[in-house]
Amino acid sequence: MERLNFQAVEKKWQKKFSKFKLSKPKGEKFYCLEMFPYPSGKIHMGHVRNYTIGDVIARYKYLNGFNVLHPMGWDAFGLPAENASKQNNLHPKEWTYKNIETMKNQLKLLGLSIDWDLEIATCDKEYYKHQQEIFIDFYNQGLVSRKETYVNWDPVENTVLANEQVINGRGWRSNAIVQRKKLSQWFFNITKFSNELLNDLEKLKGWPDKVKLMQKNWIGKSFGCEINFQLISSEKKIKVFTTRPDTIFGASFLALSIDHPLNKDFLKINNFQKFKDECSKTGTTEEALANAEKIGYETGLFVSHPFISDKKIPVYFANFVLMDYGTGAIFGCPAHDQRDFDFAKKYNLNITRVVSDENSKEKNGGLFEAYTGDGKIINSEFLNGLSVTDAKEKIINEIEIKQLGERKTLFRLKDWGISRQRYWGCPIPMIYLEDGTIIPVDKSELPVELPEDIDLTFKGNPLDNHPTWKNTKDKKSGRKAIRETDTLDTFVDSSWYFLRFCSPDYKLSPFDEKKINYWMPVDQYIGGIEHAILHLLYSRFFTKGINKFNKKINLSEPFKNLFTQGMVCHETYKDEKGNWLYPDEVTKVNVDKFVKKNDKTKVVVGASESMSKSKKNTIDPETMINQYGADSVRWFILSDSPPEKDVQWSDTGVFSANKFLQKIWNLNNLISIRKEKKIDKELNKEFELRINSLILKIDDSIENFRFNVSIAHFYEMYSFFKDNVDSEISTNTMRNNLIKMMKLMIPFTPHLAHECLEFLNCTDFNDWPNIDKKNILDEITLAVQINGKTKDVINIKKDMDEKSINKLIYQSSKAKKHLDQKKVIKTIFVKNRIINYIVAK
RNA sequence: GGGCAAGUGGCGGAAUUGGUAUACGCGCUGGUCUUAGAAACCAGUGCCGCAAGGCUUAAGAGUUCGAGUCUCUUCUUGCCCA
Repeated sequence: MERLNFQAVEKKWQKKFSKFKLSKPKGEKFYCLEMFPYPSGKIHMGHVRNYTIGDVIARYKYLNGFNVLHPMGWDAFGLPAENASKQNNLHPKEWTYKNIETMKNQLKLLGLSIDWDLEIATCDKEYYKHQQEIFIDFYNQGLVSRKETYVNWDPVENTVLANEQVINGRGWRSNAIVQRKKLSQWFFNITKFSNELLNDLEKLKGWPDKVKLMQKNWIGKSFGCEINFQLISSEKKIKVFTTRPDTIFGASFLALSIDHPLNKDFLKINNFQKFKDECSKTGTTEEALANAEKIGYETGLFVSHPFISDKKIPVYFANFVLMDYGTGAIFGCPAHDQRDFDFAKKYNLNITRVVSDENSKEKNGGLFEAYTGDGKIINSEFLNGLSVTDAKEKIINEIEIKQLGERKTLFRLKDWGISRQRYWGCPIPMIYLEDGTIIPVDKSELPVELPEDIDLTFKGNPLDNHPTWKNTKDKKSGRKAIRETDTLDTFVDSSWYFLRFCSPDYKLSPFDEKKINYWMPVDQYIGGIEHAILHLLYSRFFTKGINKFNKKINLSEPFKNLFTQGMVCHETYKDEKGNWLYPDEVTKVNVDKFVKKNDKTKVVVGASESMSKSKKNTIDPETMINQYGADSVRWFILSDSPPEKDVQWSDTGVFSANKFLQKIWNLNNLISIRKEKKIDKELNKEFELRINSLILKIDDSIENFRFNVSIAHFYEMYSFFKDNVDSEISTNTMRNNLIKMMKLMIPFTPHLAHECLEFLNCTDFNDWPNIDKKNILDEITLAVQINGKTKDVINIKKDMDEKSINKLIYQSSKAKKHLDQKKVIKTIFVKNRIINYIVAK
C-alpha cells in the first residue's frame, strides 16, 4: 500500500493556494471574516480551530459561485509587546513584526484560502493614521469627550485597567490590588447610541440569541422614575432613582452611595471614614454586591415620605448602592427587594408588604425573603388592587403631577474610556495649547507617529517621559502645544479593521466608500465567545458612528451573521510535587496510568481545561502539522465536537484522522487502477442515490455549522466505496462519484482533495457537484409500530398509500404476529414516516 | 444573589425538529497476517437475558397513538454578570 507524503503534497498545494484568490468577477459577494489574531509569538490551537472553520465556509461559498473576500490581519498593538520588550531588550515594533512573520508562515501551513494581499497590521502607521482621522471625525461629531472619572488603577503596571481587566479586585496581569483613582480621560460617547445598539439587536437574525441577550443585558435599559425626597429640617432634597415606584408605600429607608455628595458633611467623622474603608473592600461587581453582607451607616437624617404625611424615613449610607448608577441613592422597600430585605433585617427596619403574593413564603408570620414577582398592590392607598405594571404607570403620573420627580429611562451602559497610559498603542491625536484649550491635531499632520526611541524601563507613561516628543505646535496658529501622551485602548484598533479590509491600500481616507458599500456587511463573522460583549459592541458603535457622519455610507450593522466557536481543551498533568507538566513530558502506560517520561514517576491527570500556558496543557499546532499534516489537524479539529462547543484535543483523535485520510488516498489509488466490471443496475443506481444524498447532507451540514456531522457522512460514504470496490458497479460511475466526493472534501482537506482530483485527471477545482435530479431517492424505510412501539421496519416506495402498506405488512412483516388475533382499534399513518397500529389489550 | 444554557454508552457525540434512540469517531474485546505491533485487515461492543423478549436519553410527573425532543417539579454541571 502506498503511503502519501502529506508534507510534500501540502507544500506543493500551498504554493498554488498562495497565488489563488477566492474573489472572482462574477457572482454574489460574500465577506467571510475571522477575528484577527494578536501576534503573541506563535499560533495556538484556538487559532487553528477558528481559521479552519472560516476556511471551510470561505471555500464552500467560493465553490458555490460566490465572490468571496477572505482577508487576514493583525491586532498588533498592546501591552504584551512592551512586557516582552522589557524582558528581551527587543523593541516592541521589532518583536511584533517578528511575531507577525512567524505566525503568518504558520497560518500558511494550514492551507487557508486567505488573500494575503489584503493583510493589515494595526500598528502600521498607514493603518493608525486613518484611525486618528476617524477619532477626529468622531470628535467633531461630538462622539468624543473628556471626563474626570474614577478609574481602576493598577499600581504595578502603572496603568488604567478596563473593568474586564479587573478580576476579583485585582489586575488581570499583575495581580495587584486595584485602586480607585480619579483621572481625566478620553471617552467615546457610546451611550449616545444606547437605544440604537439595543433596538438594532433585533435586526441581527444571524447572531446567536445568547450573544444578543448578553449585549442586551450589558446595555441594560430600565424604566422607572426619579423621586425627590425632602430632608426634614433642611432645604435639601435627595434625588432617588427607582425601577419600582409602585412599592413607594413600602419604603422604610433611604440608602446613599458612600460617594454621594451628601457625604461631605460626614467625611470628617472618624466612624464614617472607617465605614467608607470597609465599603471599598466589597468590590463593585454586581456579584460582589449581591453576596456581600449589607452594611450601613446611620446618618441621623430623615426624609419625609412623599405620599404619607407624618411618615419619617431614616437615611443611611450603604455599601450596596453605587454612585455611577442612577443618582447614587435609592429608597429601600424590604418586602420586595432582597438587598433591601437583608439590610432591613440587619438594622431592624420596618418591612411592609405592598404586593400580595399568593404563594407567599411566610414563616412564623414573617417573611423570610423578599417577593419580587407580580401581584396585586396592597397597603398602598390609591394604588391598591392594581397590578405592578398598572401601579407603576399610575404612581409615575402622580409623581409628575405633584412635581415630586419625573419619568426616567436608565441605561447600565457607560461611556467607553479609551485613554491608556501605555506606549505601544495608537497616539491620541489631540494637543493642549498653553491657554488650556484642547484641540485635535490638524488632519494634514497625521499620522501622529509613535517615536521609536523610547525608554520602557520607566514606570509610568512612557510617551509622557519622552524628552521631546510631546512638544509640538498648533499648525493653524503656530502656538506652542503639548501632545496628548495617552494612547488608545486597543479595542479601538479592532473596531473598524473589517472596514479597512475592503480597501486596505486606500490612501485618501480610512476606506473607499464604494468598496464598503459593495463588501459590507460581513456576511459571516467567526470568533470566540469571549468577545461577545465588548469587541462586538464597540464595532457596532463604530459602524453607527461612521454611518452618521459619512453620508456616502449606508451601513447600520457590521456583521450580518455571527458564529462563536468553542475553546480547545486538553487534560492537565501534574507531577508528584504538584508542578504542571506539558503533555509531551508525559507517557500513557495504560488507561488509568500516566508517568513522567524522564524518571517514570507517577503523573496525576487533572480535568480537561481550555489550553493555557500557565497550566502547560498546550499542544503546539506546528508540531502537529509536521507530524500528521495540516489536513489531518483540520480534519480532527472539525470532526470531534460541534464547533460552538469546546473540543477536547486528543492524540489518538488526530492520529486516526491521519489514518482515515491515508485511506482516502488509497481509495483513489484502488479506483484509478480498477478494471471494468459486470454491471448490476440496481447497485449502480443505489450508488448514485448515495452520492446525491451525500451532496445534500454536506450542503446542509456546512450551512448549519455542523462540520462534525459532515465528517461522519464522509466516513459513511468511504465505507460504501470500500465495500463496493469489487462489486458490480461501473468503474466510470465509481470514478465520477469519487471525483464528486473529493470536491465535497475541498473545504475540509484542501491539499488532499486537490491532490486526489489531480490524480483522477480532474483539473477543475472551482465548482461544487450538482445533485443529479434523475437519481433522487425514491425508496424509504418506514417504521411499523404497535401501540407506539417500533416492532419492524419495511422498505417501501416513496409516497406509498396506507392501503398498500397495510397489505405489505399483513403479507410478510414481523409485525404481523403482533397483529394476529388482536383487534386493531385505530391506525395512525404518517406518510413516509410511520404506521402505528393501536390494538386492544 | 441574578441571568442564560445544557444533562443521551467507558469517552466525544448523532437523531430529517414530535415518528426506527445510541449514526460516525475514539476506546475496549476477540481474531487474521506478522520476528514484533502504538501498523493493516476482519468481527463484536448501551443494559438485563441461553433465548424469545424486555428495559434504557440526570430523577420524577404530565400532554400525546407516539417524547431524547413539548410542559411542570427536583437535582447536577457549565457560561455570563461596570
